[in-house]
Amino acid sequence: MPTMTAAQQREQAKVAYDAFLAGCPSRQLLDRLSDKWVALVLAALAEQGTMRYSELARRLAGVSQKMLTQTLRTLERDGLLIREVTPTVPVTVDYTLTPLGSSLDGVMRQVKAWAELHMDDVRSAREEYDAR
Amino acid sequence: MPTMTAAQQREQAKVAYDAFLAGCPSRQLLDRLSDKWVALVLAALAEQGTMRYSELARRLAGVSQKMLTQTLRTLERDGLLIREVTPTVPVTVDYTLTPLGSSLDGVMRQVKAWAELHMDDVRSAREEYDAR
DNA sequence: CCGGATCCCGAGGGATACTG
DNA sequence: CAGTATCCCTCGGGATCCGG
Repeated sequence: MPTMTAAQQREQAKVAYDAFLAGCPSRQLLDRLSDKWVALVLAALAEQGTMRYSELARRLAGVSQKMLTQTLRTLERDGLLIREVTPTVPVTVDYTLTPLGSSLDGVMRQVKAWAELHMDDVRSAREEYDAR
Repeated sequence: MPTMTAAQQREQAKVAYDAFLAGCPSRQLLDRLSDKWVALVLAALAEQGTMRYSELARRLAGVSQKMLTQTLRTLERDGLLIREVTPTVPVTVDYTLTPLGSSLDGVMRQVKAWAELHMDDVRSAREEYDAR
């Protein structure tokens, strides 16, 4: 005998992933998206369409090789971008967003835009707080 | 003699903050927003209106006291929430979003929602990647 | 008991050198 | 050019203790 009504089961399916729960995969995914470099990599690729490794390194001022490579690998694994190696000499590696990556960029770009837009508000809030 | 035309100066002012630049304050702000717990604190407070410290601790499964306190302090300093202490016994501490905090929640909530919505896509991308 | 400060270890991540 | 490998050290963050 079922312990849930059909309506309850539907509701259950709808909230199958809940980032508030520690064990939920979406919590881990949210953590990954909260990485320092993810928003910037996505924004850069969305801007340019396709970029080479060295172009990305130049655009993301201050990123280390290790972090850039690590971020790109993770994003590739998660299906957010495509990594394409062309065996020229020297070798060429191009990165391009997938549709899934573009959709994520749509939301991450807003976070980046928010930071740039409201920087002055935050700045004055800090001054007020520190002066207390 | 000026090194920029008036048009160039106007353009400069328009993009006063650019998160791609390492030294730019908005880069640091973006880094702060990319913190593990920020999105969840904002989402919880937006949901409930006002929450006590212990309520937040319960809602954000898995957060340590230290990280929760640290996150709340930073968000308060940045003008995103209000911390109100009521000298009952034992003491009560309430947290509420400011309008600025609510506006940030609007975008961060979408990131959280994206993670929950596309979890299955990411999951299957990972399986495919790992099988290669 | 609630909210927060302190201690301390291990992973995260930068700098450098090396390779296909 | 686009990485990998190594060293090394900071600091994120969990465990623990403290004030009221």
